Amino acid sequence: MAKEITSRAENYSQWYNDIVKKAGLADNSAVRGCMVIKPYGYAIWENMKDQLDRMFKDTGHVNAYFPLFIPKSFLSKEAQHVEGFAKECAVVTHHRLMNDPAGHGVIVDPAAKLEEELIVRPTSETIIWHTYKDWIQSYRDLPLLINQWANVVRWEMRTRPFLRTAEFLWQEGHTAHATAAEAMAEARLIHDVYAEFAEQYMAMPVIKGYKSENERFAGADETFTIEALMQDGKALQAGTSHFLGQNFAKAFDVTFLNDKNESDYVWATSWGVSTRLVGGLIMTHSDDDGLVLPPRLAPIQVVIVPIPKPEPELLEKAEQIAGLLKSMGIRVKIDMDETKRPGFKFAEYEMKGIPVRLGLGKRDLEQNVIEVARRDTKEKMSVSLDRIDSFVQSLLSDIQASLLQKAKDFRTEYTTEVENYDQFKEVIEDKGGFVSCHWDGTTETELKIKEDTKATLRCIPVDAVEEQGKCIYSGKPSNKRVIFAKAY
RNA sequence: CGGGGCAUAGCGCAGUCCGGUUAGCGCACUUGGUUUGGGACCAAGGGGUCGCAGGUUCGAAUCCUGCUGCCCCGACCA
Repeated sequence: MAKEITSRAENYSQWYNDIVKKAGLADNSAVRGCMVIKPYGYAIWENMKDQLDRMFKDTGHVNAYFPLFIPKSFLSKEAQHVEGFAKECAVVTHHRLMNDPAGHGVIVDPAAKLEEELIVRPTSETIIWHTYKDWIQSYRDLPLLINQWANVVRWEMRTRPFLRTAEFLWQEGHTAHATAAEAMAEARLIHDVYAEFAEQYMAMPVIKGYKSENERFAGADETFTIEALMQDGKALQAGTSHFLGQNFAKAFDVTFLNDKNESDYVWATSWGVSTRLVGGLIMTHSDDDGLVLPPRLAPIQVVIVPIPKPEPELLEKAEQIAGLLKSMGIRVKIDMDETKRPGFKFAEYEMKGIPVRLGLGKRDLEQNVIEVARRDTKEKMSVSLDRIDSFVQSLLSDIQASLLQKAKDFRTEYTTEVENYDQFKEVIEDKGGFVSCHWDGTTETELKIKEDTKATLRCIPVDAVEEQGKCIYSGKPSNKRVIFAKAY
């Protein structure tokens, strides 16, 4: 089969594309900029989705579903918002096709033009706030804590599987609150949920921060972000949570009566993570042999390969081991395919990033042992069958922890504090990674740096320590460090 | 939207410069057999409007014109 993948050193983006394709995560589709998410890739997303959904519900949220289409007029009600998304919207103009009179298949029926064009949602704030107006009258209706799992479309010029596609899957939470403080607390709560998910489930360390005015979501007063660092030294915005103030409430006239019978506009948040997380997962852990998955999100955590081939005796043993592991909640697959040899299977499962492989060999079995191979380190161990269940269970949590630690170490190594602009440019250019430095707080400086170096202001860390310093660009005083990087 | 490349079997490619039998190779696929502790081997098969539309020619995958799609690199973005 010879499914070799390009090495990271040779061509990082080709390496990424090879993994997506050869691990069976996604295919290019017939539609430009859109991908087909294949079952294995979708299974990873489902695991992410299931966990996030639990976390949202544990924090009091419920799911609902709003329409794919948004009347064009809605989008223009919030000035910042429309400005942010106008350039990348798909628009529905007609509702019918007809046979081409010239005989070339079908054409759009010119008589079926819509009176008001519909926008395919790039995000749902507008349609949701239009709806919330009817749902909210009193402070007793608040808070409204709703999430939806949906697809959205942003007509991107350049796309990459999972990282940036024209259509993507995500969740978007939209909440309404009686006070600014409560809405802000909600935005921060979700920010915490995202960070916990990234670290504890994806084993992807993130910097929690807030965005500069320039990088803020279109229509938000504050945007919280989790920023991850990929192996090529580029930053990935992995999730955002926005405090929307009263902007959408004012745009859509959503008011409520408080307990003093006074009318006020509602305070809002919105927050989302998308299938982009799958891209982040790939680029955080994988190596030149293929995908590496953290056990908590791996669709298959353990694969059992009979050696040299499936035989009744081996299968019986495999079923027995699989039964033990499954009873502990471990996701196990037994590979009974007789047409492929063990070596082929080993390579294949390494490509697919399955955390633990059990090589159930005839000769090993005679000695009551089994070969255990871990994907992340490639280490192989011979383990007694008597304690295989507990061994595998603790190995899975070791792998999960080890992946996180390794990613943290990488981030530490590629986070550089700089004190002046020359150092800044040198690090951005040669080393990459996060650059921690002083900034004068102005959009002007931020844009100049971006223009000069292609590095963007990723975030102002929430836990930044107070420290007097000078802006690397303007020399003006600054009281905390911020994070710059080249980003996806 | 700029710059570069590519389009031939499911995938990867050769053939195109210099037109000429029946369009070929590797992988994959089907069947049979032999194998089997790190990507097995042998044999026999199936699979193609050579991206699309015109044109030149006795004859076009090959030459000419136009179109379309995709990939890579840049500017915009989760």
